[in-house]
Amino acid sequence: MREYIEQISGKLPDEAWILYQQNLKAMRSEKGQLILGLHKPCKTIWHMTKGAVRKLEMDNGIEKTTHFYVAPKVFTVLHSALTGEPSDLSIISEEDCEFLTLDIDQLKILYQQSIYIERVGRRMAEEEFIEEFSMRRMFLKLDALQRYEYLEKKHPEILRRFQLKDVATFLGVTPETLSRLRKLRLSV
Amino acid sequence: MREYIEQISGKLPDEAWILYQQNLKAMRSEKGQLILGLHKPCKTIWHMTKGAVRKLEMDNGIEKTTHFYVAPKVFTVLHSALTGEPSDLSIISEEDCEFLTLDIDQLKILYQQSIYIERVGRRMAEEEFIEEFSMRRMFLKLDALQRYEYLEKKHPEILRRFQLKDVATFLGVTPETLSRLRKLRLSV
DNA sequence: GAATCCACTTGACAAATGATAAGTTCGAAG
DNA sequence: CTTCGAACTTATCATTTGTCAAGTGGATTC
Repeated sequence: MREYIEQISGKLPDEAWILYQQNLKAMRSEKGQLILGLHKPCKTIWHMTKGAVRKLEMDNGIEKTTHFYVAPKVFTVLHSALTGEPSDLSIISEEDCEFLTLDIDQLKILYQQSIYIERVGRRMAEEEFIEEFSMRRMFLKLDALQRYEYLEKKHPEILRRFQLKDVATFLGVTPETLSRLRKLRLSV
Repeated sequence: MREYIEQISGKLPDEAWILYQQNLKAMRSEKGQLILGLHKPCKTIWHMTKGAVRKLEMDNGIEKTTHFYVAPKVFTVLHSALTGEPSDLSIISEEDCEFLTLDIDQLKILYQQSIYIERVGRRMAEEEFIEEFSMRRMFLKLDALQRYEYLEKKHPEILRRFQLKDVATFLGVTPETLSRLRKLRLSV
């Protein structure tokens, strides 16, 4: 996990890493298990060392997938974690997973104790922002088929590890439409 | 500008603000002027104190608006600023504007000198991430009419200060479609 | 191994959006 | 004042995508 974080933030002094690591707790989840339930405030940063999870929202009774995460990956529900408000997103294990968890309030203390940890937070937020923007650009520039092909090319592991119905809502189309697009692509 | 930044980052010690402020340079632009040209590396953080700008990308010869910014606002092209690569986005003045500019390389030095400035960077990145995600969710949940109504409700100033053709591409539809949606909405 | 469930696919039709072309309005330039 | 150009609108038709309904296949359970 240190290696993964340093890849984003740059090299950390041992002291900073030790301080950070002291506050991590091990946790597991089984496939199908809810990591964060709807309407619960998100108080945790998950450092996923094994497995895969999916973030989703409900829209008139229909699940819409907003994110796929595959280990190693650090994630949270930021707008809930920062404000303490109930999360409008849920997180579910799509495989058996292993995590190191970090409490949000603890992280805020760590930010005050180490400029290096503050930097980790900045660099992660920057990278997440860039990724979010890149996904929004998909919707501005590409039609449904092109979005699927883009996903297939850039994140082929998502197609291997998650269900197509969830890939469909992630791409902003119905599962029926995705099915038709895939057929169309094969015949060309 | 200090007040605007502190609203995001929390209160700054005077020393941190003075350090930051010393590196800002005043700049103006006229309506229609290009602030950042396509394919130029983005080396600047703009602190817009007056005016309004638009960020856009080209897609097969068609302009697609990705962001509207209205003063007071701090913005850059982050993926270019971080890597030094040419920007695939341009920025244009939609009104006469006034800025305080900050050089990216200088900012990186400031990050090392003050945990408070590092914190400003983190908090801004976090807020931008949340805003980006909120915009992507529009595309996952709402059809074109609902996206327009959402924009009208949440950011009415955008409809007042920018052109409808640019609002259209920002919403992911053609100007003709936006025109039809607006008519439809009036008749209801 | 039979029954069941759920993901995935397919088909037919409806609705939303795009593409093209033409008309209108308004402000800027001469 | 007149002309011009660009933004915006409107109309028509083509294409894409959604909706609803039914069918297929594979995995799980009893």
